Amino acid sequence: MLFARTFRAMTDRFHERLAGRDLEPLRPAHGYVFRYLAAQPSATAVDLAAHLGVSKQAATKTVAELVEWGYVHRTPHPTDRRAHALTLTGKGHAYLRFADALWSELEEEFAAVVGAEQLTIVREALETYLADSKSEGIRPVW
Amino acid sequence: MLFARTFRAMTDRFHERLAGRDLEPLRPAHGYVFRYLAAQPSATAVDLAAHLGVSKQAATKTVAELVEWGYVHRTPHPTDRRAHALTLTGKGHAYLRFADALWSELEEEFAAVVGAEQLTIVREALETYLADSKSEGIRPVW
DNA sequence: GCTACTAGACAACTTGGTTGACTAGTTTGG
DNA sequence: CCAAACTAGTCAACCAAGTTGTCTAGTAGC
Repeated sequence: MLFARTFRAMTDRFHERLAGRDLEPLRPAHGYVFRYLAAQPSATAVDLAAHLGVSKQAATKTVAELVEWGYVHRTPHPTDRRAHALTLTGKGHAYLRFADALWSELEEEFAAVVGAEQLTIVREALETYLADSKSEGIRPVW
Repeated sequence: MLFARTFRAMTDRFHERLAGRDLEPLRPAHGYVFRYLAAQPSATAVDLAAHLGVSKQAATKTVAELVEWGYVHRTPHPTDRRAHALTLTGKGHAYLRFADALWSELEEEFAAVVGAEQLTIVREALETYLADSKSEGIRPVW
């Protein structure tokens, strides 16, 4: 499948460049966690699980890793004493900025190879298709 | 990532429809095995492993499953007595035809949503990009 | 305020891979 | 022509990333 291979090719490039600079073995799944936590102020592990389309246990495990590495901080939840509010640390935000820069670099390379107008059409087409699809979860479950 | 989500959305649809009709729990990875075996007459497990970008043990395991289900047949290799030549059975070919029909159905739906000319542009753009990328393996390794 | 629900922790298990060691057959260079 | 190096496939131990199931403590709806 063309989309699978393209996804693979892009993430391969991404991690190739990431490997040079960063320390912890951040995996693609982590990227979605960062983005979600940046967007949702006091998200909990259960919220995250729903967003990622995995069990709450799996989400908790991933969060624990990111906390250990210093990307994420767990604070008492403002209104629910069972829960923890998850937020990005400074390191977490820094990583996100770096990743964004890297993705736009890759996108520029894509544009350089296939043409800028084509990239625009590709993006619009995929967004249209996805809007029509309402697929669960984010990760390409294999 | 747009490509990951599109891939996910399409394979979700694919398996939704597959689930209705078929018996064995064929996973997306199997599709690539079928396609490879159909194209490469007396492929071995090691050939397949290289094609898929996994270890030979993993490839062997997958093949064993498909043999058990009657999709693949192992015959003595014509020139190398250590190896087995892998070929699709009638059932294997039948599945492949069915899967092809299903994919073109999905492609038509894609075209119906985003437009036929857009689909053509998307396909060409991704092929151009991939030709420029020489990424290892096929599966979106997560 | 009792009842039903929910966030998160802990544990056992499953899946789809991995690496390592080995056997039997193949290829190559002197 | 044969010994050394290599390769296909098997077996076994292990690992990573998920799963389900059960439990406790806290929350929310009448």
